Amino acid sequence: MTLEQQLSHYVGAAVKALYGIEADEKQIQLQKTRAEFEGNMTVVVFPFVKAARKAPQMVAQEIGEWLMANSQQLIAKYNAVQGFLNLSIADAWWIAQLGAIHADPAYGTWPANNRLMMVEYSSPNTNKPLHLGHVRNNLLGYSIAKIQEANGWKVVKTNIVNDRGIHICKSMLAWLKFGQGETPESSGKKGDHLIGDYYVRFDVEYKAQIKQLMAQGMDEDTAKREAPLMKEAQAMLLKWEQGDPEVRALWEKMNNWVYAGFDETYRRLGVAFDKIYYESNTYLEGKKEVERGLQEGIFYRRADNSVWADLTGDGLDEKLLLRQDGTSVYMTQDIGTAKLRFKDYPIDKMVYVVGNEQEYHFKVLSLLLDKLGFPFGKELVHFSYGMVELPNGKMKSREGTVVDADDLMDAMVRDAKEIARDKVNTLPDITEAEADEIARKVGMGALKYFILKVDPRKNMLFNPDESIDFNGNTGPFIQYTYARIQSVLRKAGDSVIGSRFSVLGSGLSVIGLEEKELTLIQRLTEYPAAVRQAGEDFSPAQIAAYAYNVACDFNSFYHDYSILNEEDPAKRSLRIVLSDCVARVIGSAMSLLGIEMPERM
RNA sequence: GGUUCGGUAGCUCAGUUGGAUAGAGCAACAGCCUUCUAAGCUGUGGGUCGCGGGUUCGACUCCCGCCCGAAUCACCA
Repeated sequence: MTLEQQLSHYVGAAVKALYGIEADEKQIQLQKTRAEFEGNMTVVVFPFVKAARKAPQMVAQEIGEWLMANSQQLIAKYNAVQGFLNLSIADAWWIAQLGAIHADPAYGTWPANNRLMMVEYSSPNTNKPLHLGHVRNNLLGYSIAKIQEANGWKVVKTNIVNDRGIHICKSMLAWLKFGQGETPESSGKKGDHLIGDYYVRFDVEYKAQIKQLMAQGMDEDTAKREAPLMKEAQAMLLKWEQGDPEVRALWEKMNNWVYAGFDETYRRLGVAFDKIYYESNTYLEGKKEVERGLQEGIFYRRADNSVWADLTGDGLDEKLLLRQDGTSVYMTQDIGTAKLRFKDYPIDKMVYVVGNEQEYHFKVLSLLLDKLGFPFGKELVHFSYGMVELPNGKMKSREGTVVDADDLMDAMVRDAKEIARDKVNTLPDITEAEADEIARKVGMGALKYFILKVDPRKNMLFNPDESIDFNGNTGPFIQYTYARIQSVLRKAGDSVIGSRFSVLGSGLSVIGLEEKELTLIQRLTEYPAAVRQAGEDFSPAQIAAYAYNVACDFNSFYHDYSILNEEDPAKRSLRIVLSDCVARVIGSAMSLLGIEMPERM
């Protein structure tokens, strides 16, 4: 039973005994005591003052007295300030909690709920490399998967690769025309960057053609349509759909270059997938579903042969599902992908990690799946996150105002190495390889924490001119706290094992806790609830905030008290155990964010 | 114009279902390493919580109106 549940029970009994109130859960308001007051937990007594017909201060006093007499020593002290009853929980209770935490190797994770959640994230186009926007998506998706696993879900991480369409043809065409057979090997470029360069090249050449046509007196819209490059790209797309062997072979070759590049970026980001879907495989399935819907009268065909869904009854518009020429659109593909997924897995909950610019799309998708008879349709979750903005606005691939994912990671690790130079070199027996590994973990930790600490729903700002911090509320600050603890534990050696029994097995009540020890233990007891709340809210930011608070509490404790040099062996042991638990909770929380911990730094 | 989401310190961000004097970090300034890692700790200054009403013991939080910003309302994805 949690502390809140126990206290809630006692407070309920108190107001019943004192005032004859049958208090429900809403009325019994418990909160953590604010730092400026003495105590650990606070009861807000305002809800009872009316029925008690006494001043808030008096009510708080009376409940406090009653709890002292009837709480089986759980509550050691109390003080009443206006309508707030501050309770001090007995040291023995906290020490018992610490013992339980220390004994639980899976502390903070919840038991399996035997339900399966599929989390889709990343979802790249294969015509350009990943940028900072994708980085936010990948980090959020991966972290959410980890958080839901910690909440007892079986999670399947999935990726839908948009590997077909006109945008891919543009890169292919530009490469054919201007590439002169360039390959990742011949140029030394990563495959995704190589393809991205040709996507940009297409746009440059295309714009030049438009300009030329307009100079000849053509209006802009016509020029855009009639430019030879665009016509060629469309012809190529048609050939692709018809299965033309040459186009298909080129397509496969170039996509494989991109995949090799993506794999490297994913590996460096530390994200992974259990199952990858490709739109080239799912769009036909989507067309089949639309045809079925058409036959069953769920959708309708217009005179021009295009197929539509009428969602006006649901407060939305009419939505195109198949073009006049029978080709599919984004929505069609998503229907097909959903169908295949539910064929492949017994999914209880489907989560799409996709930017908030697509909220309308997922509203529509949810309705369409529901109309097509998929039971999961109505309950799909669009985990909608905000954009990453630069000081001068949104990132735009074609305008070159993007922060490239690979470049950014390089810069972060380089900065970490630079900052650590004087520091890490002083570590005993440090090797160049270990120093590099520390720089990698710290640089990536700074980047990941920087992104994940922000509420996912909000747009966030990234200023390329200001390097991401390594001090303060950052990933490295938390990693540093962890590394410090590991250093202490290494020096403590085997005494950790022995001490566990000497402190926690006997004489629980003889040790009085110092204030900052208690604060830390209380913080640790909040971890499971933090994991649960973060799961319910789909919020890695809450985990980040929790980990930061633990680290702050520990650093303050570490500064004020000695651990290994403490003379009282019981206290020394308790502090070692406490430090060990802090490190484990920090490590666990940060792993939910996909952030690795260095053993030294 | 309709819908959705935002607006909190100079900057970047927190702020559980309404609770005590609204918090961190960065930046600025002032201290703390003969003691377990100073990527740390302590302190100072910095606020009309966009504006105006309302609900009540109590509002950054809930309701209404307005202002500002973003996204979206495609035979793009």
